[in-house]
Amino acid sequence: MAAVNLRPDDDNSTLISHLYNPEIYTQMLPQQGTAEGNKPTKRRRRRSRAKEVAEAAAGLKKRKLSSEQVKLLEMNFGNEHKLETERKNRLASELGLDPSQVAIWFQNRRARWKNQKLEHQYSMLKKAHDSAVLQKTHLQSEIEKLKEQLAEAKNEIQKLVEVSERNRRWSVTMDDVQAAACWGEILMEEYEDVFYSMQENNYNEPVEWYLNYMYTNY
DNA sequence: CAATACTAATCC
DNA sequence: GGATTAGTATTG
Repeated sequence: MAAVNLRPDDDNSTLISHLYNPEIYTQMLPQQGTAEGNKPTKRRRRRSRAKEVAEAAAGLKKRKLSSEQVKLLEMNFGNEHKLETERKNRLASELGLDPSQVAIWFQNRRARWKNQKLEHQYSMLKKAHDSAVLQKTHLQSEIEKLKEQLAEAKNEIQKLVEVSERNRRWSVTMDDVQAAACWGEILMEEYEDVFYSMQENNYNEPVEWYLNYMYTNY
C-alpha cells in the first residue's frame, strides 16, 4: 500500500495543485552547464557549478519562462497532453525556446497534471469516506433506538404472558365444564327420585320427608 | 516516465 | 538567514 499521509493538518492548505502558481516575471538566469564526465561515486552526477557561474557571467539564456510563454504552453497543454515533434518545434520557434525545453515543460506539466488528478480523486474519496462515517453514526444511533424498542416490546410480551398465565390458572376449562355437567346429571338422577317420592307420599314437611327419604333409600 | 537535483523566490 | 516553495532540468 502506498504511504498515505494521514496527518490531520494535511488538508487543502498543502495540496500539490496549490503549489503550482506561475509567477509573472522573467528572469535572466544562468543556464546549466553541460554534464561533464566526472562521475561522483555516491551522489547523482550534477551540473558543474563553475560552468553555471561562468555562463551566468556571460549573460546567457533565461531559466524561468515568461508568463506569456507559460500561457501559450498551457493553452497547448489544454488541447492535448502529448507533444508530437511537429507541434513541439512549432511551439519552440513561436516561444523562442529550445524544442527540448518545450518537451521538458510538457513532461513536467504532465507530472503536475497527474498529481492534480490524484489529488482530486483523493478529495472525492475523502468526501465519500466522511459521509460514510457520518451515516454510520446515524445508523448506530438508529440501532440503539431500535434495541430500546425491542427491549420494551419484550417487556410488554412478558407482562402479557404473565397475565395470561394467571388467567389460565383461574379460568374454567372444557374439562371443568364436562365434569360439572357429569355431576349435574348424577344429581338430577337423585333429584328425580326425590321429586318422585315427594309426589308419591305427599309430604309437606321437609323434615318429615327427609327422614322418610333417608329411611327408604339408605 | 519517476525520481530527484538544482536554485530563485518567498516565507517566517 | 535557514526552511520552504515552485519551476526547470537531469538521470536512469
